[in-house]
Amino acid sequence: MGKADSAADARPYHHGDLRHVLIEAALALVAEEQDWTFSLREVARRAGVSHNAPYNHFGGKQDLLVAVAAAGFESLRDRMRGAISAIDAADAALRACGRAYIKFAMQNPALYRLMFGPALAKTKGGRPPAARFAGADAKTVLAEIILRGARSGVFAVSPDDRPGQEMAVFFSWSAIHGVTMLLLDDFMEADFALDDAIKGFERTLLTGLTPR
Amino acid sequence: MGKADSAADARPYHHGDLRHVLIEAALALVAEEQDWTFSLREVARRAGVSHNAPYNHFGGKQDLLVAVAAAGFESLRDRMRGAISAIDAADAALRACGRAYIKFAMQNPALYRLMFGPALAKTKGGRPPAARFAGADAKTVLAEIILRGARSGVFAVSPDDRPGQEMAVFFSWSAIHGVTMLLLDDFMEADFALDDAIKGFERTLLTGLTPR
DNA sequence: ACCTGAACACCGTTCAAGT
DNA sequence: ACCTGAACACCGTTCAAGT
Repeated sequence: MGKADSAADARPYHHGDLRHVLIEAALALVAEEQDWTFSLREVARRAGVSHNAPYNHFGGKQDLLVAVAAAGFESLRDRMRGAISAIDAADAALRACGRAYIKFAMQNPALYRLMFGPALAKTKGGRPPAARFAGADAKTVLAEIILRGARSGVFAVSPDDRPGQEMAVFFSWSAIHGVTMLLLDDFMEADFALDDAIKGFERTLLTGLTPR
Repeated sequence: MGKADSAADARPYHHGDLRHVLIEAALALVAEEQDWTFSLREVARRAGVSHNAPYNHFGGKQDLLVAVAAAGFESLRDRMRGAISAIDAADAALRACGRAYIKFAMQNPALYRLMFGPALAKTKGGRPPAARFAGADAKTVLAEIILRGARSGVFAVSPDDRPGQEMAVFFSWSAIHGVTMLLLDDFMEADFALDDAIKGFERTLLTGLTPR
């Protein structure tokens, strides 16, 4: 971290990693303005490059936003993983994971909206946008928890029942995403505390999974 | 429907109902282009007015999009109501309502994304956007079903337990919205049929509500 | 391979008029 | 009260150069 002018330090006029810098700048703008109506030129300005430089790394503004959403999903996935890393019991892990998920969304509302908004929509060309792959990656964390619960007998689904697990993953994510969205949008009475919501959600979430 | 030139037919040069026409034009554009990146000028063009006319009815493009989202919520509410109008049993009504909800979203994916996207975000000024009121209105349909089920003893919540009902409404909507979003975004295996998803969702949805 | 500057068509929004 | 046309600053994207 000194001021040694090693080979690695010398930025060769067009610095190595603009793509990454642009995504970071866009992430910051989403957080600051709480929407994604900023211009591509503004992103370039923040990154300290000409307004055409982004076109060397992205097809256009939409493409950059998809990359931002993908970065969001990766960050979300890391939070989920971090939340469960020290937890053994599958039901406790699912609860912790859900809590981390909701927390992430509440801390980055606009980013979360972008992630599930236009960034996931099918591209006109046909092939699915990158954000969807990153989203599927986040989904994998849930799948692992479900599988663990199936193996340990904590959840009412067999370790061999792949479709049943897929179902469980699907409905777990549905419940978490649904609660998150409604919390984000303030669609509840004022006396409806966040903590109650999470507790109730956990009950709903586990009801269909735990054996009676 | 004749060609009589009655007083009602004569459009007085600046026709009566531009606000409504603009919303319809924008709705059509959302459906056609499956996003809301079209320009406000394009909407005006479709409506056959100058590109400034919209400013007599909306604060700007964002404001128009909020009105479009509000119209979407009203339409959704009508579909939900239509689906349950001839059904007595509360659990059957909840199922039918959920099915109509999902169907609406699948038929208008971009509109649904817009409704839960930036249109609901808190306005910078502070007061909540119109779309949120329309959304709360749609929520009322669910509240009525829950109350009916509570009264008839079909759901495991007391007719006097207002917070409990609010909870039930919240989690019903969460489940429906979550499933809808993930279906919309193709976040499931290819062999995961829509019908199975709906059946499973109904089970999840009712599990927490029906007495054991 | 990556970046720049000039250029083009288009957009959101404002304002002074029109009816 | 509602609509129009001109005007302004700004944007997305393209293209011919630069290094």
